[in-house]
Amino acid sequence: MAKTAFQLPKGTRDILPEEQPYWAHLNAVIREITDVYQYARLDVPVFEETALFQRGVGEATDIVEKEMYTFTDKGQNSITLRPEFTAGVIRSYIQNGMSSLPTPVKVWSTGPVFRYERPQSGRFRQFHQFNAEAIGDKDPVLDFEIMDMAFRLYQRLGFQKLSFQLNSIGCPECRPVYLGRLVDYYRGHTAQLCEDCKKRLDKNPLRLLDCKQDMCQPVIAGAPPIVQHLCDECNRHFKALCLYLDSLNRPYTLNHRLVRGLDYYTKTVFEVWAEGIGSQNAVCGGGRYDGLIELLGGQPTPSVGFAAGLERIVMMMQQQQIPVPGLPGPVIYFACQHQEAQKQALIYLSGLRDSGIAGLVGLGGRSFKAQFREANRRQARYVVTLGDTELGSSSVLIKHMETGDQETIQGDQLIRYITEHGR
RNA sequence: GUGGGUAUAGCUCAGCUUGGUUAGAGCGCCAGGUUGUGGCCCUGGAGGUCACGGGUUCGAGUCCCGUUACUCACCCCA
Repeated sequence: MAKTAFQLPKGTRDILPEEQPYWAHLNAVIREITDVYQYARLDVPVFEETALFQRGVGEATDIVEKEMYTFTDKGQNSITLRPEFTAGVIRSYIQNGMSSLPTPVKVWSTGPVFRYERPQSGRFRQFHQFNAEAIGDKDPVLDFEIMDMAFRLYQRLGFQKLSFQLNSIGCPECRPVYLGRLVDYYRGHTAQLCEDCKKRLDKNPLRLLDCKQDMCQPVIAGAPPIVQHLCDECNRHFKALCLYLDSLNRPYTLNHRLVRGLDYYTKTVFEVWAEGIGSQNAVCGGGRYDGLIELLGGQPTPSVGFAAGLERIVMMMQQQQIPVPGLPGPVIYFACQHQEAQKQALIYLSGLRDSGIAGLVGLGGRSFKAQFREANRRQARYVVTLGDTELGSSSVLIKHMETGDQETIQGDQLIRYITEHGR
């Protein structure tokens, strides 16, 4: 029989104990932020019927065209692992009649999402997102709030070198008019375009603007900015959002090339870019999607939201050396001479654990020296030595590892001793 | 899907150019350095089909070919 060591699937990763403090801190900050902004947690399934994502994310997107984990289950249903949160959240909003809740409905989610891509630095096939949506109103105050929540998240984590990129891509009223002008402009420059852009011209002209090929840059530079072609409503909306951002001194960069990859966006789109975590620098993306809920079978309902990539945030935390609370070591470690001592240690430990005090017992066959070494490496605050001497007098010899002081006390005074001398 | 890079101990890597007896280091792990005690230091031990499969050669971790995996990047995104 061949010895095959199992390897984790491509694009997945283990989050090892040593990395967990970053995640614990990040999740604590997320909870704090969502609480402050009054967003309620909503958990949706990791998989949904395939058609939800096909329609909700958009047939023409890379996600739907080539990145979905889709399979047929035993009931012959086409199932897809969620490639993002929004479609599932909106499905839940409609299915659970949340339109009858006070408007707007503000919910957040977190968990793994899945995209079949070639992994690289900062990109995985299974990764985690923090997602928030404000559903039910078109007020630009909500656009601001969503961006502000992202801003505060990163600020609270202590990040430097972030930039907020902002654009408006209009609505079904004004975007077609703009796209007409954009296409007209591009028709005059087809000779200077890359192959992809020649296709985009017919298929998805908005994407012409975020092409990164060198040869296309001069053409993009001369293209008409969409923000100058917004309808009155979109223009007022965008101006109001900028006003709020300016008033609160939230830094942002207007980027008329930012168009985003998902089909459902209207008006506001934004991303947050980081430095120093590889070439995949988007740590957060979001915007408004006023047409999505109707598209998925609900009443016409405006909505705005964002998603942040947690792996990329953790990478930034490590790269920028953001301090995070570590895992606490045991308060007490019992170094035992023999099995009889171990038995007594288990009795003491049970009482300590009842009081919420963390402790460990040294395992058999090891010398006191070895047990002290382990206690030290595990950063135990106290070590109790249990041998014949202590067992004979119902006492314990307790040592404070930091100072090196040790004294003998009665066993039934352990909890009191620890309480008085600190954990 | 398309490119580049890398594969030797649990981890980080030497060794390859100039093939040659039992394949190394640091860290980590385990155990010791007499009488029941950590951190520093010293000693010892466990742990490797040198990614896999072919080829050249008297002889391959080392040279050649192929495969696979990992990784970075492109497209696109978190």
